[in-house]
Amino acid sequence: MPVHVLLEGTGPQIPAHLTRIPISLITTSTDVTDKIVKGKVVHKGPLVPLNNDSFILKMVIQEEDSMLNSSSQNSSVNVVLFGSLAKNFSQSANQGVLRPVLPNPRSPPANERRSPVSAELSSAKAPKYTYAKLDSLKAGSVVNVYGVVVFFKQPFKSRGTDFCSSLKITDHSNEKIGCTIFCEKLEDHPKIFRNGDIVRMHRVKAQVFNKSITLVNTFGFSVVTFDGVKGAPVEPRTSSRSFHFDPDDQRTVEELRSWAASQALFASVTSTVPLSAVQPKAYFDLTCQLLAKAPVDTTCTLLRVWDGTRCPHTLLKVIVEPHVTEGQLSFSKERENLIADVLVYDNHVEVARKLKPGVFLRIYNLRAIAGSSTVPGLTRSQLQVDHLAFHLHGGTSYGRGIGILPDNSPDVQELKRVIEAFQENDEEALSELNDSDLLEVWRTPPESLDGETLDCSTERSCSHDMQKVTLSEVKRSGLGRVHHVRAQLKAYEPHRLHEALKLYCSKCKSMQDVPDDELLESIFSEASKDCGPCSPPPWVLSGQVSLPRHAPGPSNRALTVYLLTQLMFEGKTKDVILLMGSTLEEMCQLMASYQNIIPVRASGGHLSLFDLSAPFLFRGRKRYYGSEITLGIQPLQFILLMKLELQDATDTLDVFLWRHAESFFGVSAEDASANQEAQNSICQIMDSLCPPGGNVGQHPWLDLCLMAYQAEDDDGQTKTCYQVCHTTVVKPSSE
DNA sequence: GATTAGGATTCG
Repeated sequence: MPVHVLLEGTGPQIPAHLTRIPISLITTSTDVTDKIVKGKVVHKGPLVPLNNDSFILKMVIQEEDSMLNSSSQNSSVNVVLFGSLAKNFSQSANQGVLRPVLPNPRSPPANERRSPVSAELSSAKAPKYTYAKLDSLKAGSVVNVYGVVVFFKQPFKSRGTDFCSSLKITDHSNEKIGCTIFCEKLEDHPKIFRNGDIVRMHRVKAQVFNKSITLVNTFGFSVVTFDGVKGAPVEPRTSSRSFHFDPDDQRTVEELRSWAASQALFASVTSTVPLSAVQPKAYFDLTCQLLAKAPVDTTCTLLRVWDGTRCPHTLLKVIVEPHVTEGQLSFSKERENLIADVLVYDNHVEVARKLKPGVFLRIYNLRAIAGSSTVPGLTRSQLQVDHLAFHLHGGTSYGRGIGILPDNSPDVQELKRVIEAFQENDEEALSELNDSDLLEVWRTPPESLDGETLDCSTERSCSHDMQKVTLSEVKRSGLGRVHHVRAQLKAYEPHRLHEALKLYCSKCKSMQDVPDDELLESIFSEASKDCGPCSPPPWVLSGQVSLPRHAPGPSNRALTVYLLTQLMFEGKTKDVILLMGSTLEEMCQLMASYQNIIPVRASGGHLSLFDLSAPFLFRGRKRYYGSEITLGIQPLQFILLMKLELQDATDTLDVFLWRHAESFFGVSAEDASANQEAQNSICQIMDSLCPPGGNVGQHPWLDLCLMAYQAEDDDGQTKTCYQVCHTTVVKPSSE
């Protein structure tokens, strides 16, 4: 291949099929087939002879256009030349010479692989776009424009056939021009995420409306959007497969950024606020992740979202039917405290319908409203006065709407960091558990499960950037805490869900089994012997209740109860009772009439709690266990714990699922302890991931994130254990 | 080569 030195305006023609791309857009994944770059040789290395009579030479070329400004962009690229090309280059080129770099002749033909972004032909003959200043628009003309966004609405459905985007832009002329974009496809609309973003529009028509010029898209319309932050990478946001971008564009974007930064363009618009800084009554934009959603009625949908920060105000919680919820049904208490229930109305319901849990959103012009709102659906307590509710009212005023943020946006990257930090901290609470407990024998033989068939798989939700490895590589790698694997589930233990449920004490880091009803019955029976006369403390009043008529049992006997004096005065006689001398069954019957029941017995003439091997509190179907600490009871937490045997082509590996079990199944352990629907959900998932009696080779493949850690077994031997983390079961969509 | 909308909160 000959080397030609180009002098400006002369020299050999660049072949027409070659396209120039800016150096800043080159990444290791860029398809450089038929692409050229143009730049000055800023470094020319020596011609280095290789031992096979060949040569090698390194140089650095820099795009001249970008040398004019102080951009932080990569405008230079290292180039290694081989063989005669290196030799010819060494002889004919000098440092400081502008030259084209021709593509690698061994690259595959252009039609074999297409990069998602390829630039339009940008040789000397290509049409050069000209951009109209916003103060020079003439009615009826079709122009190309650049502008800084000072107002925008997310695309909304028009009454016609298209979605409509409404925006206002400005430029150095300070003229503010409204733009209306009609496109049938959402992806063709400008990808604007915040005021200050920079748009470049081709083929928009200037028209007069209300004595002002507005711009409307016309045939051949295209738009590219850039982040407006000074110094940020100039990355075009567009769904166009082909678009023009040259160093002039780069410069225009950077000039507009600098100019906008010096202007007070958007002093009055709503700004992005984290949940931790939300003020009641305020309108704000919320950048968040969608965790779950559920329709409330035809005009309202609940979006359960979080941004990893804690709102200082108590958040209103909306109850919806579990079977209409999409996404995780319940969360750990710590996570629940960070979740905002957002009610979206009217036109936003349709947009919300298309959102998938896990997606990152910006909700524009959200309203925080304090007070005992009468929200649709039931609230979790009758007393949610001053709890903060979030409403996205109907309409599109003030840009009200929901926008999906792409995973690579800087805002999402930041959000992921905050969320991961929370999850790591959440793990800390459980991390000091005595690991020998985990290694205890799993006694239960497998049993077959009935249930609907689902086709589940799993996906990672972590943001670790790493290659997948095989199970044998995981076993061999002594170092490194996190591994990504793809494997099948060969077996798991225990098969009985109630054996996977454990009680965990965050104070003493111990784990224990959940007592079964047989054990509880014997505890109640034993305690009922201690129900003789006792002198109750002054804060309770004693009384008697009869069991419901239809109740089976020896007779309709009356049971001794104690009511809290304070609650009596407040008329809340059904909120909580202390119950003495009942059987477990009788107590369960009384649950129909009382929200909370605390079983008590008479011990030495005094009212006392049961032994803490029984629940200290019954609430509906939920039972609360505790352990004794110096000044009272430390509540125990339900956790889920399973051992999974993974298999791939190279090996098998035992891993635990517990710290991330709740997000894995999309069910909280507490719900799994009491809620049949939650229990069914877990059983169906396990049945799908590891069908009983099936051939392991036909089990679904699972993408998993594994964390390795050291644990001591009973003999004090250190061994490496693995846990599934940051992994979620994917169920087939019900749509 | 038609039509849509044409910024401008607040029912829930």
